[in-house]
Amino acid sequence: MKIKMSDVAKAAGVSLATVGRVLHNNGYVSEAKRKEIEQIIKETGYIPNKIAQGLKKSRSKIIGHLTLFNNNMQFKEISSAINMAASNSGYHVLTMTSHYGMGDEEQQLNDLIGHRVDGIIITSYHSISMELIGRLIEQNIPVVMIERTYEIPMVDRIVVNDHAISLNAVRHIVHKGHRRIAFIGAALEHQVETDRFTGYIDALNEAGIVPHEEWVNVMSEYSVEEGRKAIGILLNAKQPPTAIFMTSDIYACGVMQILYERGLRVPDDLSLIGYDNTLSALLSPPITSVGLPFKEIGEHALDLLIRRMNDNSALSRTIRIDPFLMDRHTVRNWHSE
Amino acid sequence: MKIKMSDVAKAAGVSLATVGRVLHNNGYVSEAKRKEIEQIIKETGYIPNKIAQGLKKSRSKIIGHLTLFNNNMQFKEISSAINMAASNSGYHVLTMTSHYGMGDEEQQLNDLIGHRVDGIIITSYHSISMELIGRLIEQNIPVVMIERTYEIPMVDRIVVNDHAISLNAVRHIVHKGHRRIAFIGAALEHQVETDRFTGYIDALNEAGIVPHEEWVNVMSEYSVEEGRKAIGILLNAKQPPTAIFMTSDIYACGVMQILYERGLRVPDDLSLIGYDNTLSALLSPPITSVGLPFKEIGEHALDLLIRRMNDNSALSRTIRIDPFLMDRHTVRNWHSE
DNA sequence: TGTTAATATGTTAACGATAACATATTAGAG
DNA sequence: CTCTAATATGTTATCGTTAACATATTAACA
Repeated sequence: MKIKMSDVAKAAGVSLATVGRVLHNNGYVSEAKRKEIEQIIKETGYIPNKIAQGLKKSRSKIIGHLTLFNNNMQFKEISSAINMAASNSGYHVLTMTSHYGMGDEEQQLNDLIGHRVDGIIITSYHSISMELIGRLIEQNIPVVMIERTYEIPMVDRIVVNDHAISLNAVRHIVHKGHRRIAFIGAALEHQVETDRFTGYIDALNEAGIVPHEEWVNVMSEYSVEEGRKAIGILLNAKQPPTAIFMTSDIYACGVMQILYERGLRVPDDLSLIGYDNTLSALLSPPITSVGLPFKEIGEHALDLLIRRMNDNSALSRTIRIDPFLMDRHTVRNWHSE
Repeated sequence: MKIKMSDVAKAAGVSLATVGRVLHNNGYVSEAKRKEIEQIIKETGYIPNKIAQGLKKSRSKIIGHLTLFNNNMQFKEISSAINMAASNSGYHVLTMTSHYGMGDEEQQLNDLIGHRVDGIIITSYHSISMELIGRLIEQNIPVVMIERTYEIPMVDRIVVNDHAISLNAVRHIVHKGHRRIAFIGAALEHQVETDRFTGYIDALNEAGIVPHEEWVNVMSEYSVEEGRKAIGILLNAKQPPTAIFMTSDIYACGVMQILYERGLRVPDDLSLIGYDNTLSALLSPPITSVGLPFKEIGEHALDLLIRRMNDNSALSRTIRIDPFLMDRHTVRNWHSE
């Protein structure tokens, strides 16, 4: 039912090799036969079987992407950027979404190995053991990690400068005169979160502000609900903050709901900065948020992967990505009383 | 570098067939050898090569999903539901995202055929020609279409009852006493949109309301910007509406921004119902929206696909999905003056 | 103690494409 | 008009796994 090379060869009265030469545009083929074979390929709609090619050439033209399931849109954006970049390079992506703390990553990596993916991109994984990564390296599978700060031999990485932009974002708040600045983040034991948090802390220190414990809210997950919970706590604090820096736009959604319910306005009553710049543009008002160049991240990830496929050197490359502050003026000037 | 069956066989001092019997748990194998082989498989971390299996068995264990790139979160949710369902059935998904009107679907389907996917799920496609679908059928590739209302032989489908729920949603508005009810939708020539629109029209007719042309806004795409544009037009109408029914939550985001800017409240000054129930819960206030059972849709799609793999009958099955109204009380009672 | 049935294991031809290695045929140089 | 090189085409082993088809050994029953 499905046309194969031998069908084309038979129809053209030539051997497999000649069809192959036409297909790959190499070797000698007479103009007449080339034309005829091309014609037959078109008529029959022959499409090369990538599975057979994969077996012969040990290249599946599929890459794996291991990512995290949660409400932080950042992960979905990165995923779609990778898909985009891959298809521009003739690859396709098998995306595996694992759930934090469920330990399903091992099975998913095994599935990817089973499918003999040509490489694996791992977004934001803390909980993948070195042993697991080691297994990939042993099998000569190129690995690129996104948002992994420490170096692993033979593993390339894309490091997002979360610390620097967080520092700048909070500095931005400080420069507007705020002194009571809160933080809302997630309790992932992950570099993404720790860098954002230390950026916040460093900006406060720099300004001679002693970080107040009741301003720091580390929530159990990314969700609107947790955002609501956090702002509830903050508004009831002895010293309520005048500005909040959040590590995900999803928190901002919850925060703004409570503000809305209480009739408080942004930034008049409270200044806000979100993170990932995905939902922030949808809110009323749209809020200032840290933007990540997703497209660039996806392209670099793919580029690193392909480079490593061709040259599996011991040194590991690092691409540093600088986020930007998408200013939507939701940090007001604050004149300290 | 990568362990294969023959390595396991050699290590165990047996033939390929015996290893195969252990792997597939069939045929006779002595208890001692079985134990030994299992041990070796574990030690060496042997993972069967799905590419070779695929070639031999003509089953790749990969399914394709063709979907649409836009801001309507509905498509992303369906996509992730399909991924979920697939992985529960031992399949993996190659997702192809095409851009409306770009005509890239043909290439993407060809890519999926090239990878010899075991089936294809097509979400929300108007612009795929019957000829293209026919090519898939000819090649014996099971196809399931989501949100395709007309029947195609050998193609199963999942039909979301957009018309009925839209009718109900607008009835809900009518029952609250509203007479001036606006519509915001997208100009996709697609069933999803036409059903939602006719549901709106039918509810108005039913209530003896003559649909006012200036209440109907058909926008060029799903976006916040188009939502803002639409509400701008509606607020300036001679007869501004008292309620709006929108075919996507993304429009609600834009609408609410303008309301916020003008100091108008929901539902006090304007009643709203969104669609897809993705962003509606994030807004301030969270708004009533038509909810789709994404998980169910994904599971049914996969179920249909797998059934057709096993029994390629001529009749095409149809699963009807009923959306629900997620009431968040953003339609107020309206007492006509 | 044969004879059959059950148990245990091995051999090999596919699956579809590729590419290394033939083998022709023709053309141009000397 | 040879002879080599360029041109044109064909044959076949291989990738890793499967499963149909051997073949061997043991057990059980008459």
